[in-house]
Amino acid sequence: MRLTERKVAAILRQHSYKLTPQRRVVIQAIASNQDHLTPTAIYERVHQHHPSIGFVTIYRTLEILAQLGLICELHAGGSCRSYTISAPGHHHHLICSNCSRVIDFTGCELGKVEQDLSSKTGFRIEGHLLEFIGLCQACQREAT
Amino acid sequence: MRLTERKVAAILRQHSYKLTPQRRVVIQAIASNQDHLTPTAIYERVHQHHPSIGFVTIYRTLEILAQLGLICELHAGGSCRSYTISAPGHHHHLICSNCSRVIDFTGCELGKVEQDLSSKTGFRIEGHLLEFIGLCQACQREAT
DNA sequence: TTCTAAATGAAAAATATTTTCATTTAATAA
DNA sequence: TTATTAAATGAAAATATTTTTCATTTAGAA
Repeated sequence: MRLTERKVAAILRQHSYKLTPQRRVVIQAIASNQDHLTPTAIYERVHQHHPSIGFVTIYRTLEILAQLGLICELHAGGSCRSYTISAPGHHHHLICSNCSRVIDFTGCELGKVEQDLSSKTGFRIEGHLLEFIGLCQACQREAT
Repeated sequence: MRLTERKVAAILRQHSYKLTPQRRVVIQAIASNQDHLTPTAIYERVHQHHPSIGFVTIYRTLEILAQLGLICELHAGGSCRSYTISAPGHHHHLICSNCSRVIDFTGCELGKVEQDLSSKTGFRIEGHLLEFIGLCQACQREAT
């Protein structure tokens, strides 16, 4: 279950960040769709209805949201810096390579792989990055 | 088993790319160590001994090597565009978050997860991105 | 050794990101 | 409500990254 705008706003406030109209708008842009968006794409969306908002504010807001885990940074979808709204708990993403739609999923089943890796290499493993990429149903049809 | 400089050079030639001294040097920079390197880091290394080599050549060479699957692009290690020498077959990477050392591994065991995902979402899955990040033994000791 | 398509380097252009700083404002406290 | 203040904003400049362009050079085939 993805985080709602309301929830993101509440968490921002809990961490004593101010809830400015600009931040609301950025959060809304990200939370109100299923896609992943680059900073530039977010800027463009937001700018249409709020022309006074600056690029710097986008970047600053993204940094805060990412740091609090309220948005996730994706890598497999072409751009290396592309964001989607987060969800509670450990989860990963399935991304449509055509339309950028993002589906969350849980249950990555990597515990055993991680243990094996750790014992074989001596690494203390801190985390992992997992994304699946593919074509969603709509885009499969479209591709004929 | 990682690709050797010799092997990378041979594959380049097989695809009728010219084996220029500049390309050799870039390949060597990447193949001769265990780390992942950004284009800038590669440029700096290469530039020390070959000051005439240009940034553009680095980028162009990286693009070719990546396209042929001779180098892998990593994401979890901080930079979003960082390369390490490839290995034959399906494999993934374990990265030290402190020293950038990269360990390859096989057996990601994601077939079942992929099938589940595919049947639940209707996606035609094209691939996945998997990286583990952690601290290697040397860096664990160093961190006391 | 010659030839030619491919590759190179330098410079400029385009794009992306961060820093700086004067001004504005959200949210607390009075 | 209003005053206060630390935090946030926007604009501009600085920096970093990546791509394009083009005249010159060169690897490798003939």
